[in-house]
Amino acid sequence: MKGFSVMSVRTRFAPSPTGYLHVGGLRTALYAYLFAKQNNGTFILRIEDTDQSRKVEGATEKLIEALQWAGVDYDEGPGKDGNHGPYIQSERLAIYQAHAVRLLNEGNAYRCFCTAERLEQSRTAGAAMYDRHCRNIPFDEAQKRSAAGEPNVVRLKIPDDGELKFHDEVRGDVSFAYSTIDDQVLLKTDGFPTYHLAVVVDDHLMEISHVIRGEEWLPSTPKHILLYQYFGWSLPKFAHLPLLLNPDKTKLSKRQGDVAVEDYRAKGYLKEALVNFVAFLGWNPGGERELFSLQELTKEFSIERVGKAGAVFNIEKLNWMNQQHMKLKSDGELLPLVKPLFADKGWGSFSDEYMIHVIGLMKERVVVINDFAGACPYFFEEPVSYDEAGRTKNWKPESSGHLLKLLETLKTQELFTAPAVETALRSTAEGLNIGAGKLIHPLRLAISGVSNGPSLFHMAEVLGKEIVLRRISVALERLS
RNA sequence: GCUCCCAUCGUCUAGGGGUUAGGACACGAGCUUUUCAAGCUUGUAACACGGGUUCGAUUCCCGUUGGGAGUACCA
Repeated sequence: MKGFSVMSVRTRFAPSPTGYLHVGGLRTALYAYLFAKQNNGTFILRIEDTDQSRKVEGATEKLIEALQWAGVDYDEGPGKDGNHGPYIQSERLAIYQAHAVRLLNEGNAYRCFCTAERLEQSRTAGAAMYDRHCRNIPFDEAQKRSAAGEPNVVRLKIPDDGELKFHDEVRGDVSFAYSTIDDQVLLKTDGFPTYHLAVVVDDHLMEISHVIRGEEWLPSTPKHILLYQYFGWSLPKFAHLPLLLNPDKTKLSKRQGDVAVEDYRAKGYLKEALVNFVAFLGWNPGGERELFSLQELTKEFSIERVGKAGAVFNIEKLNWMNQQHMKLKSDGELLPLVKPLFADKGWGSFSDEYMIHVIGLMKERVVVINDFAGACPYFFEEPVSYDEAGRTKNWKPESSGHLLKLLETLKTQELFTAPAVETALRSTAEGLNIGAGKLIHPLRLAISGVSNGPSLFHMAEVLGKEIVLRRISVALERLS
């Protein structure tokens, strides 16, 4: 056996490859990552693909990609060997089988020959647990039947009475009576292990020091601990995280909204925001600050401050947080994220500099990255129509005359910066003896086609003199 | 059903034997403003209930209720 270096922290994220990364999974992975990183430890990714019937093509790759997108990088795992591999359970079958045999030989497990039908029957008859029908088959007989090819599973022998107590890092002391624990299947007929065998064997072999996982695993933890005891292995620390919840308080699931981190990414959420948000579901550093980078979270995180109650995944707050993180980024940093969106709209030929200006004017007005594309087409295309409501409200009979006058003034304007346009407009308004608003609103409508948006004068500067003048003329024709 | 877990504003949460129970999102009002946002100020809003323990419980204990998870040859 390998020397167990008790001091070094090794955590893992052990998802089953279902095809996408669940946001709850992201949170679990994140906590395990943060905890490892802040302790100079190692964060491991292990793929739990022991259910052949649920195989999904390309799922592992998608999982890894989503994790890496979020910045939760693993130190050991598929493609990153750390001398504890392989990190994909379907490649470790022989290991589990050997351990199952050891359990069998030492009398801590037994072969069960019950058919699925029989099990089904006893269940419909009301049995909550396996009736231990095969538990007393003599070892030799069982071996013989198995060797003869009779299909069987290996089941864990749960002690007849007593209870199992353990300490959970977030929940404190928890105990279960053995009488309420099932003789869990450890090795299936197909030779694959169940989660319960695989997780214990791997966590031990991979020298995991802290098992950080969702609360749904709390009820099966006693089985795992029993396994550690049967094998004579020392226990890792357990930390069961509160669940992420739907608005109706049930376990967060598809069907009640987006659940895959890929979905949020595709919708234009920043990874910084998603990570920050998800980190605060079930944990917080205690102060009043809420905006943290991954690095800052690494510094602040602590298992002691993880809460016990489930947390509703609240999109409204995520939206706000996304906006905040967007404001934290420079316009140039946002460019690579926004540019493809603009390109999709057919605006790819505009310069980076131009796009950066647009981003600067728009970023406080959008919630997610994807909003950029729809929020301000007028920076890239001529307005084809004019917002009806804005038109009735702001385009009065006298507006044409006013705008015409403004057009004349702007034509003579050499410097077309925001302040220059503003002074030109205000002095025109003064000359006309009207309030600036009488010019501002029609001008906005004329050059953008809509009645809301960024600072009019900055918008004019970014669009440039030529386009502004042309749009005024066109609008004059169309709106008069 | 059984087992386990949980319980502060609608939501995320801070706090903790004596507090005006704090912050954030959302919502309302106001300010700012050329609009929309953003920002600022401000308002509404919570300790599930019942027993203890205590001089004093929202806080500690017990119970009730409520919610959740687990209960597969799935993870």
